[in-house]
Amino acid sequence: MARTSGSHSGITGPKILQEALRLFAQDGYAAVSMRKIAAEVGVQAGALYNYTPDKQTLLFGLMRNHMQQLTEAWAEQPTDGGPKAQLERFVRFHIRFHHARRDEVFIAYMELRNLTPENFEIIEALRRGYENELESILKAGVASGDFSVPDTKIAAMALIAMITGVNTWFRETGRLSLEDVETIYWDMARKSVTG
Amino acid sequence: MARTSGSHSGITGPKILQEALRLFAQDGYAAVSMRKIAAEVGVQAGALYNYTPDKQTLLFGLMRNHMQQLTEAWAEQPTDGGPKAQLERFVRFHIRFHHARRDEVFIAYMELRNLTPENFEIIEALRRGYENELESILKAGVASGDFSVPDTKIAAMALIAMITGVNTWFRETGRLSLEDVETIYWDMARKSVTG
DNA sequence: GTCTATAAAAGGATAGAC
DNA sequence: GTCTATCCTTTTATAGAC
Repeated sequence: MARTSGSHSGITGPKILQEALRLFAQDGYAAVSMRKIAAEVGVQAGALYNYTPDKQTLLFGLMRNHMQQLTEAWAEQPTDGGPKAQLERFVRFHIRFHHARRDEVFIAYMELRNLTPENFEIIEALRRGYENELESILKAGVASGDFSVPDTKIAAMALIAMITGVNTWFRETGRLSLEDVETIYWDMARKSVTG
Repeated sequence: MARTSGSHSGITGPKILQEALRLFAQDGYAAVSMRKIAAEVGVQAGALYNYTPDKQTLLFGLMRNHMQQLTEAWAEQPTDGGPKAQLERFVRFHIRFHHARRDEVFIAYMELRNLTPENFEIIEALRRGYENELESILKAGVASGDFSVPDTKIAAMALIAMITGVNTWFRETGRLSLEDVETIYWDMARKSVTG
């Protein structure tokens, strides 16, 4: 029988991150209490403070981890091929990665205003770094003549918004597979920056 | 000298809506207290309840007003021209209207989860109605041969996300005018659904 | 229509026992 | 590492005076 007090399962730390992530995504940072997180983890509220100095640090850690994993995962992608191949790779990578981390993506966008100014700057820098990866592809494509866009910065923002939007409507149970969706978005993205 | 108590300015109602809108957009619904709203309006918290039965109704009213004004403003736009002219009109209208109401747009997207289930359904129905307007244009364009898209529903979601994203980065003080931006987005949208 | 006062609940965070 | 107990603040909403 499970112990109901003084438990030392050794996985409380990860469980706190997991439940905080889920609850922040579901109800919003400001609407989630430390007591609620503790209840989902299966401990009392005071125990949370063995793992985080405060609620803000919990939020910031989740967002920083996500943005770092995003940029690292992209850095591990192949870099061969011309601008068109790279853009297709970016579109498919972005849609797959963001679909696999719906809660993290949601929080990283919705909870920016609940970060302290210092933490906000760190997250924003990571975000800009990722956006610059896409703009670099577009710039290379303009230079090579593969793409035709009047402003690579705006085109990058437009494409990022478009493909991130998949998360707002796509469901596994729908009539299309994620790969189908990737292909449709890649087709629209490609056409929007060519000819 | 202004009265500091028992004031009857006659504009408290509109001011409550105005300050609630601003604060909800700035800090988030859950993070804004009735006391804070009252302080910005210049009354005590209890006075707010002469104008709204509770905080939830205040949020819902702001979101419903926005969605209704959006759909009504689109309904007043001209309907002449072919699918391409209509799509250009939609893109430019959407960008202009959403830029003019940044706070309302932000709340209508960010605070959906803070609506009661009944209120959520009402707002979602209004949103779907607006999205269907765009999809109708795409369907007409496919039927006429002006557009080539494999799935009008997905194309509509992709285009809406793209053009709504303008609000996340555009600033009046930047190097481009809003009309410049409209033109760039219309160009990308047009190409993404043609040839 | 607004104020003051207050009820009743919930919040973040800490102290000390085990 | 976790619990219980608690401090102190803040919250939404209401009651009744003016």
